[in-house]
Amino acid sequence: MAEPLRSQLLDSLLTVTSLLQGDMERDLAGRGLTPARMHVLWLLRGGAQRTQGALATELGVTPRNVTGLVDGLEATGFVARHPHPTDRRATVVTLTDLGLATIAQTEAARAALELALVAGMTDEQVRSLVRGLGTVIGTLAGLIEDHAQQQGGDRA
Amino acid sequence: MAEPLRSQLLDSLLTVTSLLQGDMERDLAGRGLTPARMHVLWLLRGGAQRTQGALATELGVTPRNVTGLVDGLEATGFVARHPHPTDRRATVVTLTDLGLATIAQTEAARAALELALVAGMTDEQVRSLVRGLGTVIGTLAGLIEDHAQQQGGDRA
DNA sequence: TATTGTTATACTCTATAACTATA
DNA sequence: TATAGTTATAGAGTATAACAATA
Repeated sequence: MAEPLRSQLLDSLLTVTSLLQGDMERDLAGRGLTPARMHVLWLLRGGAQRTQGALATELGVTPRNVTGLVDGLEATGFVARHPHPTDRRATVVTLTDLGLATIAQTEAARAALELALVAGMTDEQVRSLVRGLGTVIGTLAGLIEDHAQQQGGDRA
Repeated sequence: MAEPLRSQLLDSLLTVTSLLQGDMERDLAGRGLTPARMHVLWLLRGGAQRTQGALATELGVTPRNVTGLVDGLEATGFVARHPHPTDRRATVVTLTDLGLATIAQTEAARAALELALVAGMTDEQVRSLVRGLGTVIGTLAGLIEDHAQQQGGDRA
């Protein structure tokens, strides 16, 4: 494998990562949201209800952290807290109308981005690109798995 | 363009983004570094010298922020502050031996990742993937440019 | 008068630990 | 005794504003 070609692949992947992320974060900032808070909204889309504990598990974050995220989203009007119907310890979180509308806009923006991305490519080019990315994803997942096993072995 | 194929492209890109970023951040955490601090080290690699003001410009961050990043890196031994030879207002930042060694490890890890990524692909497959990513990068850059112009128009 | 880097202040995301109310 | 969510505390990244030293 020629050296320049090899390093070009990772460079391209990192560039896409940076551009995609920057674009999405700019979009969020325009709506008064942060990535972490949008993640909460995303889990509640379609009128889903979650306890804060469930949100903590799905976000992979501590319950204390969810308190802060929901505090912020409640203060800015995106979500509402409700008492749990049977468990008086638990708090149920749902989207407000503003939250529902915001998620709808985000999904529309994502659909528009999907359209724009493939606009200059043929079906076959897109298929080839998706195939190639699938290979990359498999390789990355394997590497991460290996790292996790090594760390598990270190601890054992 | 078939709908599933279209959404599969963005899904794949987002998956790669998430995996790449997670892998690199885990790598940094293992060395007692954060992404923002590694970015500083990266700008100083190869023995480069920068004033804090130059770092602020290159990082796209406020000077106050650089004070905090350099404070942290200095306390953990990765960089050192020196007086500027001619401008007594300015502070020059350089890597310590630990900083140099850390960057060397990071570059080695990146080279290993490049090798692993292409291990299962032929040259032609890699070339095709890089071509496809190039198209995506062009499209994303165009979109971001458009957004920036719209915002400029909004302000004007 | 302009620039360099600092202190002061504030907001967000994250974590651990201790605690209250409830199960 | 265990669980849900809170307060208390802490560290990191980011920002603006005011300020001292220097150019």
